[in-house]
Amino acid sequence: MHNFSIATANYFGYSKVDLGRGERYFMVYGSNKISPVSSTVEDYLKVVLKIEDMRQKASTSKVARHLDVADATVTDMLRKLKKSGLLEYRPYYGATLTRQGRQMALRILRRHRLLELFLNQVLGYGWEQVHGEAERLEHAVSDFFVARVDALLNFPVKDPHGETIPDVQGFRQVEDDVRLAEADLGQYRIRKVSNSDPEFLAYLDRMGLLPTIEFSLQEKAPFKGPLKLFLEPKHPPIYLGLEAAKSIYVSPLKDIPQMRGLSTDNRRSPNMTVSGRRWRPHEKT
Amino acid sequence: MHNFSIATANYFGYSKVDLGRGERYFMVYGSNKISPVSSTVEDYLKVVLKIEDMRQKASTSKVARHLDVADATVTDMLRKLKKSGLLEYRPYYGATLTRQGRQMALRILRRHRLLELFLNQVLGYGWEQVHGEAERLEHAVSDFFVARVDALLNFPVKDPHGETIPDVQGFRQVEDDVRLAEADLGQYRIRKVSNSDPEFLAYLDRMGLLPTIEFSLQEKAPFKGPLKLFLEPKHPPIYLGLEAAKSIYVSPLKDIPQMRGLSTDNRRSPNMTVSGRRWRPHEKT
DNA sequence: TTAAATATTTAGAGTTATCTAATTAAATGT
DNA sequence: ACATTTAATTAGATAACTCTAAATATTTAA
Repeated sequence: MHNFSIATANYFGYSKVDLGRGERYFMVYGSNKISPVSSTVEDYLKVVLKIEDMRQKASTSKVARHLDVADATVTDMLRKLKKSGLLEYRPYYGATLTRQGRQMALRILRRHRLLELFLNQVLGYGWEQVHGEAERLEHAVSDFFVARVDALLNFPVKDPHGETIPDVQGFRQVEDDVRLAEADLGQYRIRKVSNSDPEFLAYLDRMGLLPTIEFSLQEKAPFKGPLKLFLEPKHPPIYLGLEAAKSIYVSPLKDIPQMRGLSTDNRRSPNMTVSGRRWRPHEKT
Repeated sequence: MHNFSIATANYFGYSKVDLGRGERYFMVYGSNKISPVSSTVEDYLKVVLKIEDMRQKASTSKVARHLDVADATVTDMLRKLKKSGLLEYRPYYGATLTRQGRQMALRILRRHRLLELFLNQVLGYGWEQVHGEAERLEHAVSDFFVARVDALLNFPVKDPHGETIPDVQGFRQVEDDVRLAEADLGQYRIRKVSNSDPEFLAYLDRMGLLPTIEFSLQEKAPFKGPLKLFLEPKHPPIYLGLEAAKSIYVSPLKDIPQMRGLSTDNRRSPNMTVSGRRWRPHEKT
């Protein structure tokens, strides 16, 4: 039915960095430094990566919409980034990340996700709260900080939304995209939720729909109707709108060999599952 | 000999905020927001506070030196900050913080010191490493983050250098300034080290001269010569240059009643003393 | 108390990132 | 295949923060 593969890919094609400017970057910036580019540039690169990950064309207007800036602003910036060698750009035809651009984008993505997990696990943030804070911290934190957080969290592979954390080299686990909205009836585990709207995430949290949770999809109402899910065998079902189900990615439970725990473990600490609570201090939020 | 007093002061004179712009600030910005002013402005306010704390006049050039910018830049900025009501400023006569300006400066100071302690205690930073990182994070972190860190650290009162952490209202413990350089012979405890140069701090660390450490000052060589200190009764002495001794603030051991542990405890967790190690992950730095 | 030294401000510019409005290119539908 | 719609770019500005060099005010010392 669905074809599952676990692969490793790095998006810039090299694990050694040997590319003009890129090299300078890795030479000059020690682990206690931050970034050779402005946080604005980092945001642009991140957005282009995100769009490319969705297998879409990074057009001026799409980038503008993601960043909530005017199209004209993006045109300028794309031209500038092209000049810096961070992306290819042909007027009217959109942009593509170069190896260096992708490398930088992945560095930010790694920071972002590691920080999200850190906020969730160490500071007790709810999974709907982590995005906004990480969005600012990812630009401010040093490589040293990131390395420390990585170690403190025991070198995790997934963030609180179930998204893969790229490694220091920019490699990341590639998993098949199976949206709940398009899944056949059957048993599934929630693998990730790709939506950073706090309201939406809080809603899913109330429903108990979090990464690693298993459920059974019993019915799909016709005409874009809701899905009927069972989380617990004898409990009442949950009805979920199709729109919501588009943000939820799942993996089937039965059909698939266990893959040595890759989907449930967050690397070395199985009890520190996504959204698990590690937060101590006894005070209300 | 030296007159010791522990007092509580708040620098803006009010604990309730009711001042034009200031109010807007507290109304508009929730705990998950950051600052109503740019990080540049925050830096200027912080420097003026620092200079005022040293009981000096915040002149254009002094501010410029602290921030490593041109004098002309400071002139502009001071005029701007005056217009925003954050400080008083008379051309050629320097600046003074207003209540609102001081409030904002204290907010940053609190963040800075809380973050330093956090980096030291939770992420295992050395006390010479914390300053630089905190310098960036203090502008990026939300009030919510700060509150969480505060709770995680059990509402501490001192940072890793022994500096007092202002509370949320901007109040802070005021302690007498007794520099080791000017102290008479006798028994002392190191209370704080006011110097953010990593090299210098690393040097003190190697010598074992950290806040809360007790020692005996046995000799002061004439003509600005070194001080002779004993950390442990029967161990070899340590010789410390006068310059270094100017950055070290101490409190005498015998003459003073114990003050209910204020100098050794860091609020509620006596075992979490300054520079104590809480860092777990077993990997080299 | 006036000249020299020092500190501060003014003038004129540059950089980065953003905007709106106007123009031009590309895509689309009949 | 052309006219219309949609997308992207150019033009012209603005705001925040910074600089150097020149002018001016203040302080200090003879």
